[in-house]
Amino acid sequence: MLSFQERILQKEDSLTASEIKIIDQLKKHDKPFLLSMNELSLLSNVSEPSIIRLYRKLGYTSYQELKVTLAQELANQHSNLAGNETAILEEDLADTVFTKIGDQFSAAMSMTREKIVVEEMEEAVKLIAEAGRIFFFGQGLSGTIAEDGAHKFMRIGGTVLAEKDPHYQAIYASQMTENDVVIAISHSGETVNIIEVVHMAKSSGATVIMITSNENTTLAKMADILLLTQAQETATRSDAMTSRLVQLAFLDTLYTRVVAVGGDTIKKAVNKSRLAVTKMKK
Amino acid sequence: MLSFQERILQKEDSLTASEIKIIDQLKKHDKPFLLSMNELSLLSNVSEPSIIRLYRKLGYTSYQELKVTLAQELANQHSNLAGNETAILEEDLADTVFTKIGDQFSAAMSMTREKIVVEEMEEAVKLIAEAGRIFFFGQGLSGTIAEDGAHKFMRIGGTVLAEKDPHYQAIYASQMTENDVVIAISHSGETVNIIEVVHMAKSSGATVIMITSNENTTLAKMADILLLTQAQETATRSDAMTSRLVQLAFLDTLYTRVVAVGGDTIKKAVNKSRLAVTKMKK
DNA sequence: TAAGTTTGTAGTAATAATACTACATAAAAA
DNA sequence: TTTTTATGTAGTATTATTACTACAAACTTA
Repeated sequence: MLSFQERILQKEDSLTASEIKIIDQLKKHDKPFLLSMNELSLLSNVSEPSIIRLYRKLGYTSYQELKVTLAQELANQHSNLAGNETAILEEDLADTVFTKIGDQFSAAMSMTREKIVVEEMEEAVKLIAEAGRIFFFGQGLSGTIAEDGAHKFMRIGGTVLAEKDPHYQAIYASQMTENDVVIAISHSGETVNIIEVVHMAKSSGATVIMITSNENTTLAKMADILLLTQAQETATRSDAMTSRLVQLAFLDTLYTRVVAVGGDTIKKAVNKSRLAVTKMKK
Repeated sequence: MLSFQERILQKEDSLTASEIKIIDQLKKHDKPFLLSMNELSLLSNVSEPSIIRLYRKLGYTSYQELKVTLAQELANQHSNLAGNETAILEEDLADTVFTKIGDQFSAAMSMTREKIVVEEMEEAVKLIAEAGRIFFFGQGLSGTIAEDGAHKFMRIGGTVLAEKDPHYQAIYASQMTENDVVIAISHSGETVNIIEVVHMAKSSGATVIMITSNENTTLAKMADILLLTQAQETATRSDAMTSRLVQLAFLDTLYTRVVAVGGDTIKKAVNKSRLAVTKMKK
């Protein structure tokens, strides 16, 4: 079943002025499914027959059908709010900024979610669960994400390491084996040092899981498994911030899955770590 | 205007069997506003007059009014999804886990947002913008958040430092002045080392901005400014992961605001940093 | 059992919503 | 200018929806 938006795109070229008016109203209205044809015609300054002509053109057999479809889609769309409306302005106070950051993140999550290939992610999970050693590589802000990842995965008990220094990264990479997994993080996908290190790691036989925000980049292409974050650029706030949150969500997802599919060994290790941390806090 | 739920609670005691059936159907249905009286009566195995009797009892003057109210409320409810429905299950595959993590984060953001006192956050912004030095203190996972914060704030040009080691933290704390700001991060609010260090920092005259998830804790009470994250505990996934994302959003918010209110000096510094990073990537 | 309450049936009125048509007019393209 | 296209008006048929009523049946409770 085609969505309202898709149907419009399909007929985009043949849409007439009043049809566009109707569509605008439907999009603008926050509860379009409650509108009767009459109300809609008044709102859009258009005659009722024009509405009928439109929904027929779009392939609906009745006005009801259009409304039901719309209600359906609104329920889903609600989560991925439009990016433009959530642009952060200089005059926004902290609470507004905070809300908008949340909205932008939600939008980015939806966009990213759409591109996820489950099989690939589950393959990554399997690789990590069975890996000899796990290395997290990143630089700058991506370096802190790498550390965050390492922190989490340390709990499953294997050898887990985060390294931000390119020289050390290189040393590790040169000594890897087929059992090792590298989780490399680079927002741009073109971080020179990481490219080099990933290259070395692959030469050593290690598998590379790449987390990045840009698809057509050197690093994205080198990846054995690619986890791609999507985000909408906004004027005031670099999308890097949003992407970083999505990247963390990726790591959380991987971790959650590794624990879920992991055998008793992993589950016991996680419990032990939990106890250890609790003890420290006391 | 009373909500549907409130109206029901009000009349709870006088509701009859068939009225309860109707309410159940309305609640169960995901698009109740699309139901006609006839459809609803069939679904709930109840006569149409019973429906009329019900909406009158609840104080609506027409069936339409009930539907509009319901549509309104559903639209709102949708954003703050119930925590239970988004619980991550062991059998959920990666894409589902990812989506649920996003939902949990959104819910946590809404809950946190509700408790934000703008004035306090803006006060924090002012303190940071005018601070002599800024110290980010955290341990474990909170340590990586501290580093993340430092990374961002380094760009505004002042002296910014993240420290995860308690001993170094202590040394810094002992040498602080009234111009210094500590941003301390502790999920639990009871991290022993951080308590000590915050204590020392306060003795030295520094201002302490505390980011934590638990309100009635030692650290929350010691804070000059408290930024409290809210999250719903779920069975499978520790709320720590969600809180951490919210904490990052807090830091993003502070940073965005500091740049916004900051004078030319800060803006120039941010631009310089941006150039520096771009250069490195090439 | 008797009184009261709840609910359904059935019939109906009033209205609103949808769908359709034919024609007229306005605007745009040839 | 002519033709085509887009749109609106007006009138109307059809159906769906809402709203109401009175009465009967079923069920509860005293």
